Amino acid sequence: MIVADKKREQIIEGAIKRFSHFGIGKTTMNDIAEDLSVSKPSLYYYFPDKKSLIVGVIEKVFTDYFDLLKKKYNPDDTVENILFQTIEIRNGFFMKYFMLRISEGLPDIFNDDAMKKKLTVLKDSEKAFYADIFERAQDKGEIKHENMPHIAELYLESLMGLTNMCIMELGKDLLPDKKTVNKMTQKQKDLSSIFTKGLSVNRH
Amino acid sequence: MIVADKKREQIIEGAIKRFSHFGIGKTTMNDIAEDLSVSKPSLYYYFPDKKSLIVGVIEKVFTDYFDLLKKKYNPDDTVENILFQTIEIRNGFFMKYFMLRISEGLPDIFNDDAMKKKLTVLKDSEKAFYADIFERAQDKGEIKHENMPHIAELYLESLMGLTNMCIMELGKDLLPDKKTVNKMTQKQKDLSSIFTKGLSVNRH
DNA sequence: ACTTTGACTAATATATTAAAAAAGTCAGAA
DNA sequence: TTCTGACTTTTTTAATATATTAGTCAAAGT
Repeated sequence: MIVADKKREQIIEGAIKRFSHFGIGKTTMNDIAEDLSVSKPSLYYYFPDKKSLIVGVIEKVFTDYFDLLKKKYNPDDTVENILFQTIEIRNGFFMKYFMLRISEGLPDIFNDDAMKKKLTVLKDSEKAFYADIFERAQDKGEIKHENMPHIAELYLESLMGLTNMCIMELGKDLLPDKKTVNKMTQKQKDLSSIFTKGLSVNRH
Repeated sequence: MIVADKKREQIIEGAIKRFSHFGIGKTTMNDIAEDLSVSKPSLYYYFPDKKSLIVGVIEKVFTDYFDLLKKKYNPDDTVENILFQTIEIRNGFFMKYFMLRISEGLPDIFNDDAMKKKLTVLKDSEKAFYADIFERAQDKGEIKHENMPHIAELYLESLMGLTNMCIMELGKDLLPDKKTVNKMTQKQKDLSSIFTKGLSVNRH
């Protein structure tokens, strides 16, 4: 069992390497098998189909992302600094795994039930993480709002919206360079500063 | 001269009707000519090519948009209310002319120089409008920031980002329904409230 | 001169099919 | 239980024919 899980992990890691370099669409199951020096049916022994492997990859990347978020998370810091830190990590993963964008992968991958379900779960996890940040800040008396989960969702969607704006400015199928991401990061930080101040408790 | 301009306007309005109902890609020059009961070469007498006509259409829609913005703009109102009003108008046009999305039109329309130039000009106009709102609010002492044009741009991009997020949730080639737009509008208003509060001058 | 048109050509998109590549399977070996 | 060579099925890609649409032009109407 534990050996089988290890092999599964190895396959996922091999797939991540290919996916994040060439994209999902340009990676075949044969490519992955050859990289790992195993046969294709071996892959299919661990994953019933390519979609399942993709789901596994997405899951793994998000897990790494959340792990790093939690590791770097210092509740004693100010909300603003926590958000800054979080943005840096988020955009780090954004750049590193940009090629993973599922929209560029298999055509109807969004219609896949397992994928939709997984993405919903992961998105909700991220929302929950942000809600937690905001709620702790409220407990500390830094900010105040009746509906923090709602506000966390709004904040996260605004961040993601800014990310999309930056991708769109980049012409199609062009990788985001460091300069573009830095500009984007700055915008997200600026928004975060205004956002936290907008929720802040005025002392008087 | 003035007659020729009138004809030009008629063609543009005819094109808008077709474009906003069927989309740019599904509308042929013949369709437009037939609607207006003129021949195709007549169209080409007023517009050198389809792209020019599209540019004319985009220009006209934006002009209408800006006219309405300015008409409804009441400088004596609070920033927050001005932004609310502006969001309503913006999203009204967004819905009405959703089919006009150029990304769904001719394939390489973004590579067209005249189009890029026109879009840049129009985007800058909108930015300037928002910058004006924020700067007047600063003059009135409602809000404060060293670089208002920068903040206006950030605000506008955040709004547009939220719009994109809502489009993306809608599956491809699906029109945004009233409910979806209302939800989006609410998010934009929520953000606007927090945003203005984040820029507000604390009295003490 | 300014505007319009029918009849045309050139470019582009769509539909069709054939070939290639990739996904996925299976009987059996390690 | 895990793995593989050889296989079938499905999906992409490439090539080509067909149909639509963009765009032109010489000539006619105003």
